[in-house]
Amino acid sequence: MPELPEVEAARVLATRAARGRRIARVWCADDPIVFERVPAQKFRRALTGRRIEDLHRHGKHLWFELDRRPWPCFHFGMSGGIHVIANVGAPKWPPHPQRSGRPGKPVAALDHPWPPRFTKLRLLLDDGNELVYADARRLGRIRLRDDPSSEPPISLLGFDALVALPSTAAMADVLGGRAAPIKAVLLDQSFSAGVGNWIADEVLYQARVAPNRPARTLSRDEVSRLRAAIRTVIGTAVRVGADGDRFPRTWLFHNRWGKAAGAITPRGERIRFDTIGGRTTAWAPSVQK
DNA sequence: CTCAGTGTTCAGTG
DNA sequence: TCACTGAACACTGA
Repeated sequence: MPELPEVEAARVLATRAARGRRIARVWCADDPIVFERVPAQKFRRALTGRRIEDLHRHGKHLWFELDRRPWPCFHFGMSGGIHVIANVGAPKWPPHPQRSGRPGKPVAALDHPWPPRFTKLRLLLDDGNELVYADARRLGRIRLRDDPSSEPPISLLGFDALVALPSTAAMADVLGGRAAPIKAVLLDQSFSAGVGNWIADEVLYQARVAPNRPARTLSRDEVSRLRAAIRTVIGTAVRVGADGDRFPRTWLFHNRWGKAAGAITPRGERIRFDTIGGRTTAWAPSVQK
């Protein structure tokens, strides 16, 4: 479930479980898509025996800082995620699959119940706990990088929407050069890293800006509202993920799914659904201009 | 059975 | 060259 808030939750979870621990053993699926044709053996060699010093995130990208390079970098795609499995004691791992089978075939016969399918990477830590990465749709990627933040794809990202919001002036400057709909620009990770489809809609709803407006037509005041809405929406969503808070009842969020004809916001505004920037976009024309 | 989906990349177009 | 659009990727669930 990966927009910035989910990736941040995964970072916190994995940090608690793994920081300072050593990787005792590594299991890799033989999946040339998720690993971008890098052989499983290379991943195993890079990670086995390493100490996990820290975990970092920029936008929707997450990576491990190890005591030796290269470091593993994760992007969750649409369906990827990291899970922590409590110590089950001397796990018997399945053999590494051979290239002959269908690469996307679910991994069977793991000796713990979750996640039983679509596991791509398992890291057994020196305390017996295990970190698991699984991804059903295989749109996620796991890469090795010597210096992740200075190499693509992470080096190509724009500001991190949680920790590095630019000033209104700087944001207005960039938006002034973009003819695309503001919704498409928000989804562009080289502009705002971490903003995904529902967050972009929520931001535009709260900023009262129509998603199809060419970015360069936004007034200074609208850019200012947009900036504030990014901070509010991302900040709140991260807290919801961390503390189990609820999303505010007034958010568009609650009614964007279901997509039934006649959908309305919690404030009673009619919701319209359009395709903008190639994605389904929910918005309320009566309040977004 | 069909289709949309919390994402990204790349080919094609203007 | 820049910028944008749409298809493709692979699977789940409504």
